[in-house]
Amino acid sequence: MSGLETLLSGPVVAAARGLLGRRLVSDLDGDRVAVVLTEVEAYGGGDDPASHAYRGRTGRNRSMFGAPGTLYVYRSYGIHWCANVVCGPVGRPGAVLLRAGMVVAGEEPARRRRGRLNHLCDGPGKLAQALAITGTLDGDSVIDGPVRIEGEPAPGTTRATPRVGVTRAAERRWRFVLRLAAGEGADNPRA
DNA sequence: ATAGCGATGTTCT
DNA sequence: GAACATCGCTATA
Repeated sequence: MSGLETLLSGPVVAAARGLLGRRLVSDLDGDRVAVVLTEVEAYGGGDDPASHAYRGRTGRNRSMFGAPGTLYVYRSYGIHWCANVVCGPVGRPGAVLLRAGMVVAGEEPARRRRGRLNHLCDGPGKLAQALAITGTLDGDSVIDGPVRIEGEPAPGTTRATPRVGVTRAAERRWRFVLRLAAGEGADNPRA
């Protein structure tokens, strides 16, 4: 088992921190777009009132109950797609929402998909759109699927804050933002 | 820079 | 019928 798989099999909060700074690579529709993850949020299972899995399995959240490394893609506010990586021991639901990143490859196709030149990945819906992640990828693996996590984390400092747009369990500081040690990060004002 | 608002699928009350 | 792990447009400063 690889280091990444070990990380994703661990507790979801630790997995979230460990995913920061890693490359998320999308090979879809003949284009490659890659980002370094700069903002993530952890969501648990029956112990986390803010989680989609809090009340058990539904049609939407079923992939949250799958193996670590599974993509959980859901529609947000009926409009946008949001991408998560399932984390935690098998059989225990949990996932890390990929909220923002810095584009490090494929800026051209990312801009085309977003229909603008900046703000390509500074939000979960924007990140999914830039990487062409939609509901058809729900249930795929980030270990060997068309959307993958690759390499080791880029160095930086992490800070923890409350999760965004969450009212229940609002005291949990399960959002993690990375300030890269080097590089611009011009497209990620939140970092 | 910040505030208000409309769009709308899935889940919950 | 209402809430929600959001975004981009418009208006105002």
